[in-house]
Amino acid sequence: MNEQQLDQVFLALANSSRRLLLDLIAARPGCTLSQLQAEFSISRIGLMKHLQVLLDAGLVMAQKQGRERPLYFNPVPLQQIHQRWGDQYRDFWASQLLRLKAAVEQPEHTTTELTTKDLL
Amino acid sequence: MNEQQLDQVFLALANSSRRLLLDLIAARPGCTLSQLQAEFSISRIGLMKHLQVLLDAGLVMAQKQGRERPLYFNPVPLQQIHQRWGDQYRDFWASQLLRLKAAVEQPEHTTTELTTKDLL
DNA sequence: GTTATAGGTAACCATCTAGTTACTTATGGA
DNA sequence: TCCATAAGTAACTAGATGGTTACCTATAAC
Repeated sequence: MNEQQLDQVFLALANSSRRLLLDLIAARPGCTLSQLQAEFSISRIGLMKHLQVLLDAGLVMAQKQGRERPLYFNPVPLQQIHQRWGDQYRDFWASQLLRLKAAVEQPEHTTTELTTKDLL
Repeated sequence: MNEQQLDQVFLALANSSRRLLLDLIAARPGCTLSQLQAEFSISRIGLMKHLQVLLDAGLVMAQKQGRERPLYFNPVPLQQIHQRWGDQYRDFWASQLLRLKAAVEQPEHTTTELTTKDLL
């Protein structure tokens, strides 16, 4: 997965309507946009644009059948990101307070207000 | 983590300059923006705006010390997303070809051009 | 064949993004 | 003190995003 594809996938996920849409499609494979419309408060065209973003990112697959277009969730991009991020930041996640420790142990730490809350 | 915070984190990751910046900060805890400037081809102000997005998303922590501002990677938001997404889509990832199977086995599958490549 | 319905285009709008240059502030060091 | 340097502000730009309404196309159903 190249950088531009990563951009597209993360951008697609950076909107709560699109995340909901993706969740619904994952939960109901083969559903159509009209069937999901009731779950949203935005217009059909607005929803269709969100769907297009998910399609462009490869997170949803569609095949036109007659006048309907059933939708399918594609887990592969999320899985790839999950694995890559997991590998890249495994060391950090092994001890998530490591960074806080490093920050607080700076010589001038007494002048800052960095607390555990700031990291959550 | 609420929906708006998710928006912020995903949006922050949806740009290759910001991902590079985050990786560099993670690799060099306590570094400053000026030190990282050489790695980028954009202006200092452009870079500073990207940093602000990472700060807003809680992915980077900063504490001003004198005229410098050392930067620290905060793994918590990524970890939370990693875990949540992992839980939510575990079933899909257990057999990632399940959706392709469902799509291809539709009655009208002969009229479509859905291949494994489309899912990658 | 008419009509209801699922989907798709076009055009528009306000706001946000990603970048720039120019200028200002604050601090560490000679 | 004076100067170099790290950081921050202000103002501007082109283009993307997120939304709308109005209209068009295709197909299923009666």
